[in-house]
Amino acid sequence: MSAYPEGPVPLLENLNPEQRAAVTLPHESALILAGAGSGKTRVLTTRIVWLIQTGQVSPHGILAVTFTNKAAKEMLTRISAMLPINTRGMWVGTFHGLSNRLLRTHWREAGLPQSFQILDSADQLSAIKRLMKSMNVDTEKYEPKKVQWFINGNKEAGRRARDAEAFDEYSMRLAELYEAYDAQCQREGVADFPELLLRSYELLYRNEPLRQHYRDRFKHILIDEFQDTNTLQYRWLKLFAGPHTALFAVGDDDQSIYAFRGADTANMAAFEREFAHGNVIKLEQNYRSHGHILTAANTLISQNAHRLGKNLWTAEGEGEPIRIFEAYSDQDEASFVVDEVKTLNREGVALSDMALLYRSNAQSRVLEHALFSAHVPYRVYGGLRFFERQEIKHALAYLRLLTHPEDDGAFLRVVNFPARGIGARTLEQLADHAVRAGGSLWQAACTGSGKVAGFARLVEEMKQATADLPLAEAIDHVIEASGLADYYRADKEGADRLENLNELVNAAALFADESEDNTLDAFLAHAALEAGEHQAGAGHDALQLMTVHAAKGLEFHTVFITGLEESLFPHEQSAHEENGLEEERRLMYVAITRARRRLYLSHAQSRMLHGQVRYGLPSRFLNELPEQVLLHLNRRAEPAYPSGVQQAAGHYGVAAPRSQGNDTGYKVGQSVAHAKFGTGIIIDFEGRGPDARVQVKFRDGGTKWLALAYAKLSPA
DNA sequence: GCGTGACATTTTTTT
DNA sequence: AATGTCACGC
Repeated sequence: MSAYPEGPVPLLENLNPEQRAAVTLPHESALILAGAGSGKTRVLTTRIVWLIQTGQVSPHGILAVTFTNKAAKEMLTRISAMLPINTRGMWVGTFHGLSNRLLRTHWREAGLPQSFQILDSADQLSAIKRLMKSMNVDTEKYEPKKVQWFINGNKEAGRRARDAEAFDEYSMRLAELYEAYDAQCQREGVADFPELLLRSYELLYRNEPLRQHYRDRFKHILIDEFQDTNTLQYRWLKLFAGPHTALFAVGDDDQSIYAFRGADTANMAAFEREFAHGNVIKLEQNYRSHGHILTAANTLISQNAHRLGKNLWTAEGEGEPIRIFEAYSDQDEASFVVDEVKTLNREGVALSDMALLYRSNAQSRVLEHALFSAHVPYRVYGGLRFFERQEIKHALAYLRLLTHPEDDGAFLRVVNFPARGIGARTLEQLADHAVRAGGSLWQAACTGSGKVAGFARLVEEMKQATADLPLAEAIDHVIEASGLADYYRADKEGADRLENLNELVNAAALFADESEDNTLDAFLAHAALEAGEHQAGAGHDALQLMTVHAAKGLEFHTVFITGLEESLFPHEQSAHEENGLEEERRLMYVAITRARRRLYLSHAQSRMLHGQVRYGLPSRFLNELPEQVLLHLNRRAEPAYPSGVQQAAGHYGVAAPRSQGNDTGYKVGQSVAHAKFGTGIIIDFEGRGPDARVQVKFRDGGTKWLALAYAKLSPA
């Protein structure tokens, strides 16, 4: 490493004291509690650059871990912008990407075939279904999804089948399935996502020389979004960390929103205890949002009991108040958003600098419809990713067969697609043959005759024909020769799919160009690990639509958080989960802190959900915000129904039309207050005159029938 | 073997 | 409302 400048390094000039302290920490482990908008990524990348620039470590000695490919890419881009040297020796990537890298290098020691394939979640689920079928397991009693959940949950906790907690008949059966599933994967030479981590963990755990090698190599390990680590990931990190490794963990416990898939904030406390030893730096200055927005976020999150504690502040002014809008219905809410977006856009806020957030994907439909009719360009994030599309998966399955014909999953996916007259019956027989011969379906097909053998010949031919072709051309050939292209050409709705297949060829060309390893295997791993940015739309100025989860890490001038109703946000499911409500509150915190300048919170009195009208109370989170930073855009007195039509509701507020009217002055959907039970919403009505009773769903969750003649209700 | 219609199901998501 | 899964009949 060349000489480095003495004295003040320009690199550090624009950092605040805490950021600078974090960046220039000596060679020891530390925990950085970085609040939303406090410059977390900047600190992380600047530290890497600083370490290298000051000659403390070579790129070779750095391991930086993120959760998403996007974050990894961003980090690399920023580093190379600051540092004119090549970053090749550095290990920067996702947990899964790095595990994959390790396993590809040491496949033999890890007990994997050199060309092992990666199963994504959907592949994994179908592998489980296939296994359960072959074992004659009742899928009513053991839902494949649950089995998958059990397997992954255990893997993510670092437990193999024999270590899985099994105490009753049911869980013991699950553990058996887990064991059989792992055996099947091993037989077929495939690894699911958690397997990548567990396998590389076990590899280093058992292989002392290898462990020593990596421990000596990595002087600095830096981890982004540490609050999202699960048990296995934390253990994985510990294995890489030798006595001379400094761990630099950056995270925000208040933004932990992935507990539902195993993330454990307890890792932060454990890390502080085991590594940081009190070496904790809090980044609390927020550079993103104006004061009122931060006040709202702080007040909200302070109502969580389980926190490490942190309070964001800003040097900016208070800014605008937070706008609250109560809509009659989801459609009303949507048209409100459309109007505001249009106005703001006219005033100069770029559409792409505005985000429309919701708790669950199903909510986007109404919003999209309204935006579409109003000709407001928008872009929806999430949904199906490129490499998850069926045509792409089909093409990839053919490609897998070329390098790894033992992959029964790939075989089954395309053996009869496009249709070749190979049905369930034939395949059952083939599976029988395979089991008896102790081989794969492919082997059985090769020794067989008829249509199945024809398929085997087809694959063989493709293999021959593509052997000497560059990656992209090989893929192009397979798409044609397999009959996929013809199939979609014949399908009148296949145009998009054809285009995607074309895109796949382009992606392969790009991959071959950029990557050092341009083999088909490498490309397949890439496809599984990086599901790919949902296509295009970039460059166009469009309103951003996404779930709150998807918004994490992003920021916008204006943010709309919609559907703030009880049971939607917080989601009703969260009530059944331990600490579920706190996670929902963190989710709300994340949503609020996305906004730089302007924040809208809206809720609707009625909403179409699962094809039925539901009535919801305003979210409790709205009540948890300090009134002085709020601006109520409206307080509507009359709820929205077609007049004269009564709506009855079930347990939760599902409406069914009823013909009778009433003369009491109360209506279904109306908010009312009760002296003892508090406020609630009328969800059903029966009887007339002195017998009239209403069913009220109260804020605390209870539902009661009340006789209007006795109960002292008042409109609220 | 394949296409059709009845039926259930419905959070959040990355890898 | 919309989507996927499954059983049934041709």
